[in-house]
Amino acid sequence: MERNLNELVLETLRKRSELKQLKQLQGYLTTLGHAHTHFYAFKLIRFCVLTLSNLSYARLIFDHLPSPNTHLFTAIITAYAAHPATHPSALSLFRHMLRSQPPRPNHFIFPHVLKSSHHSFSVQSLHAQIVKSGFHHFPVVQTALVHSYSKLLGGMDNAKKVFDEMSHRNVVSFTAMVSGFARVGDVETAVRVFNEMPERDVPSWNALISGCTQNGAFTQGIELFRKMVWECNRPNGVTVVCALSACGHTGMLQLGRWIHGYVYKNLFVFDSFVSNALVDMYGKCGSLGKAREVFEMNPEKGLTSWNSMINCFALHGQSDSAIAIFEQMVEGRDGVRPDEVTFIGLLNACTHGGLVEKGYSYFEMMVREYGIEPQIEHYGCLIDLLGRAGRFDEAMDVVKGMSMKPDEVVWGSLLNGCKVHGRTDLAEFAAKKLVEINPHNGGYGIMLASVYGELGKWDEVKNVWRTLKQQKSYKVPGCSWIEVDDQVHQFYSLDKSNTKTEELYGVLESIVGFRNEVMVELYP
DNA sequence: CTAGGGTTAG
Repeated sequence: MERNLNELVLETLRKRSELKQLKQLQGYLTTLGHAHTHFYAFKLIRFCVLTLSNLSYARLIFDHLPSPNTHLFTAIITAYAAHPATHPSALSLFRHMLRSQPPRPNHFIFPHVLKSSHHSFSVQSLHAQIVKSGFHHFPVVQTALVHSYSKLLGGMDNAKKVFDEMSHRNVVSFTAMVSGFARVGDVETAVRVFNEMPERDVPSWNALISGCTQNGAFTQGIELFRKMVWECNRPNGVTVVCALSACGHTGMLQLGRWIHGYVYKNLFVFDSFVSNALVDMYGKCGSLGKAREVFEMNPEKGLTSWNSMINCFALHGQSDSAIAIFEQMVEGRDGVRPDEVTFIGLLNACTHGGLVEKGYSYFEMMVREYGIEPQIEHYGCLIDLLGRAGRFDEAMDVVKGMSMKPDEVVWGSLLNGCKVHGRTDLAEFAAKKLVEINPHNGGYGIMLASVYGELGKWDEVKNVWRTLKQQKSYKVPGCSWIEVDDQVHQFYSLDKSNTKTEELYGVLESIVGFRNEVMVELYP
């Protein structure tokens, strides 16, 4: 009888996949007096979570059990820990478990509960609980602790403490340390830990490479990617996404293309992350057509897919295409709801296309229709838009109406507009603000001095230059780069040290018919 | 039933 019932339950759960059948089975078990049998309850709960994705019904079954065991607690807590939205439930159920002992937690449960903890007090109290229950010698638990601490702000000291006390450090705990150091921007230490690792696998490489790209060390990220391939580690989707991001930021189209080929040949799942990263890479490297091609091929266009495509068009000043993509995005069969990034791209596109009214109306739409609180980035775009169009009264109204302190981009955009339209009075105001916000940026001082020059305020010009010299403030030189034959050539404004500079000036001269060094900065 | 890695933004 028992054996037959087991088979019946397993068979039903394997074949059916609806709540109705589950409830029938539940009723049948109740009539047999097995409603509270742990084995069946566990099977039903797992089925609810895994097949039906119905967490609340799983919890309902659980709540009716008079004395759930550790397994059953773990099943529900694992399910809660799988999604950030239900992390609080995982923690509160765990606290309930501690109060209602028995059952006692086992070591399997701690990684899940730790994963659900995002505050230092809960991680620390869990740590205490782990030590108290004697599970602090399990490598899995130690690793989870290292990871949890490393994700907390200022948690690296604790992470390191746990890590150093581990008797058997494995790849996973090393990787958690690498990503922890990378997260706080300490790429150097991340690299050191990585080099000390006794063995490395794909996720370890990914932790380091993503650490580089997230801290703006794109060239270093690329070098590591090359080394990884060289050492016969096969990059996966995650690696490729990071590497493509680095390609986009450095304009390495050749490598980007190579990666595209690698993806095509080696990665079975063409996931949306990879597709979006390809779109972004092609867009940033100037291959707009290729970007679009990849975008269209993506069968599951998500928010980021649309955003990336819009940004590509905005970057290239193709405002009409950017707007068309946006309209497709919101109107499509299963319309995607735009977010704040979408509108940054859209506003940018309008700015580069000179579409003032349209840009303004998109800003309004963002606030009114989508209830998105404008960020400083949006204000930056809007001021840029209005400034370029010479609509300074409105621009100043926007600045005054901002809920936050205007930043360098806001004043910089305004100053830019002023220069174009000869509004020297307002330019002085904006330049002063810039110097005030960031006195160490020599570029702002130079701009202020030039505005004073235009106004004929020669004493002020002298003052600004004196301050600049005293502070030893320097302007960061304008820089651009171009890739030729898989090699990136970098040019700084008025810098002659690049070996190709002479050649370049020659070509330039033959095109424009005269030698103009400023052109080097504009059209390398 | 366990632990590490991901794209877009002025």
